[in-house]
Amino acid sequence: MNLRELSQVLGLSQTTVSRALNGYPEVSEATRQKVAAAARKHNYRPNTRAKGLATGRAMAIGHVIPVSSQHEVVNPVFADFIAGAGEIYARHGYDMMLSLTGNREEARLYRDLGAKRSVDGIIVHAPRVEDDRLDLLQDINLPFVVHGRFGGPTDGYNWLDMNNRRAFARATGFLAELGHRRIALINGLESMDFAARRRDGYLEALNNHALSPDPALMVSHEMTEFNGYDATLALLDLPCPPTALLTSSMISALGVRRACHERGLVMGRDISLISHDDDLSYFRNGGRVPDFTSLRSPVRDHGRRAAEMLLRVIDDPDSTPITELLEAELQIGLSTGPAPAPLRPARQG
Amino acid sequence: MNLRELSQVLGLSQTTVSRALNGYPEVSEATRQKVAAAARKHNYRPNTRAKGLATGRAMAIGHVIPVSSQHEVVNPVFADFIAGAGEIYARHGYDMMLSLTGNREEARLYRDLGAKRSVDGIIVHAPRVEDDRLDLLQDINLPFVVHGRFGGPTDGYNWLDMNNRRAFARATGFLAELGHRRIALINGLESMDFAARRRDGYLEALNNHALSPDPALMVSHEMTEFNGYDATLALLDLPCPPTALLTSSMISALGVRRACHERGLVMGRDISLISHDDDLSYFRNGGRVPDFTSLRSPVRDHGRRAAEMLLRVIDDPDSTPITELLEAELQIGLSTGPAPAPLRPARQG
DNA sequence: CAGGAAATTGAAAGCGCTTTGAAAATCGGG
DNA sequence: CCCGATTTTCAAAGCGCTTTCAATTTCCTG
Repeated sequence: MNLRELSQVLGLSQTTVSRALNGYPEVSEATRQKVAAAARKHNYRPNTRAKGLATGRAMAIGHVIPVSSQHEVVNPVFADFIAGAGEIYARHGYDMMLSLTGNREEARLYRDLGAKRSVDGIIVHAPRVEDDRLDLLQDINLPFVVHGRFGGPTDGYNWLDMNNRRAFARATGFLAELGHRRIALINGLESMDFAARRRDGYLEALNNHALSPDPALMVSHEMTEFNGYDATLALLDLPCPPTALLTSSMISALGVRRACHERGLVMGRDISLISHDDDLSYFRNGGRVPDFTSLRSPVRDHGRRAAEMLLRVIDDPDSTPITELLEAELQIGLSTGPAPAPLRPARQG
Repeated sequence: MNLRELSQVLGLSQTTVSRALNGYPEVSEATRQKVAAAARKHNYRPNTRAKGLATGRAMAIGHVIPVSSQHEVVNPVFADFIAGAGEIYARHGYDMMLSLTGNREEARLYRDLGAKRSVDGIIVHAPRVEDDRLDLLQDINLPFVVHGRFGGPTDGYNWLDMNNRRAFARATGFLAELGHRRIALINGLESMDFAARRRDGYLEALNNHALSPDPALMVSHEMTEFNGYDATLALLDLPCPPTALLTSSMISALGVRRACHERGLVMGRDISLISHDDDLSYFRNGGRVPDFTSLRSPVRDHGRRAAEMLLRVIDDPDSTPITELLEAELQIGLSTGPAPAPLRPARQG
């Protein structure tokens, strides 16, 4: 059933039917009712493509998800981010289009999106420290919002990010104040911007507490359970092992915990751990009292906010760039405690 | 740059340019070259909506992902499934459209997809035992492929599933043959078809080994690490605890392992575990020798196959239903061993 | 070199919708 | 009851592409 057929059924012109359905004021209430009833009865929905062609709007948002070519890995945070964004799109009648791409064809994909006009805007995921996408994006003529930030200047485009630097400085400082002097960082891939900022925050806090960074305590990997486990074992095998760990994801934190248990260490007593926590639906952090002390920053909420931001930008393309910096919440759980005795934290100061 | 402009630049008709770009034979090689060069130079891509309107094809596939309204949970297997499907779509020039929906608006969403014609076919996720979607899907006129099967008759529609029943029968049998008599099942939500079939396979194998099922050993939950942990602790607290466990997901298996460690049980010696393993990129099962004995069935591969199947159906809509039943591979790892002595397995038979 | 066949190009209609500009119907006031 | 103002409706153009059918050009053969 298309518009022509529907209007024939009603004995009205396409114009009137279209207007009635789209809420234009110049159609009488009586006919509007009739039209609405007929549309419902015949299960009429305007053809997306035709509508898009006529209005110049696709009513769709593109998400470009880089698939790390190294390990062909799909980050589970996308699932939650997209769930959040999807809520907003649904509410505003937008569809969500997903493109997965390796680094190779990335440029072509963005140009395609720009030229094919199948979406009204895009959300850019997983910005890297060195990333040539910014120029590209500014070149193709499509509104976009970045989840995170690119390395380099952070103005001139729309982004939504959490304050990775401050969060990790905060957590590191918290551990230092508990008397820990050897604090390890189990980070994500530091070619990713978020991981680089976390490292910077970590280093900044070490510096503020007069602790000198030790490269042996800083590792950077894809954030899997397995990597968290491996990294922790290696760290514990060090001649002078850390007494506290900082990890970039709940998933690696699971591996950290496993390694610690395996070595007979009790978390919060023998060793302390703070994890970043994206609040993924499949990895809730304990119940009332969280298992892990964590930096909480629900990625699903990021999805919602980024989507709202993009829709705003689409409605007003010439607005000055919007940015939103979210603070993570330091949530004290069971996995942190004062540095164990051998370090004699009481002696200091 | 659109087709009209491009053809004006070239001094050719739109017809010829369109034909040249789409590889029709009735255009001379010379002009084809010229057209291709100009298109490249001006970065021309046909407008998706216009092309779709003219051809009647959206060149897009819809994925409808139910969001479990109970806990607002997005299953991480979707990420990998979609990565697999996305590969195939990209290769064939299709886009991927995602819709997330709670059970409430499900029916309306499918009807929308059918009527709006914004996709050429859909992949249906997470079929339930009781599921009214089959009628709905047959009603709206769109090709579809189900990942999994609905409860009830399994013919008359296209699906791709793993042999859940046989896999779990196999694993249960394997444990029974190791002498285990108290085998617990930590299943996913048994309102889901896959989980119901797994339970059936488990029961079938128990029966074949003359073991009577014990409701206290069968639990059914959302498959999170936390639930796996909780369930295992509860099972171990039973007056007569299980000596072997079967779990429906690597993620819950992580929780199972944690609970076991916490109770000082060594996996493969004091207690055995077989996990289903979707081979998710963030939860690889150990290295050369897998940590867990597991039923391996890579969901990313399912995604690829389901996508290929759907494209085939779209090309030939009147074909008889295609179905594909994949067998999981039982992969022996370190988490299984003979039942511990107290049960005296040697006595039997 | 004529003439028909084959190869190549083009004009125009159509896909299903929105929207402009014009026409028809209705209304209110003298 | 008539006329201008206001509502309400409609015909037709246009969005950017494909495709049918017709026109033109090129080629080959006798």
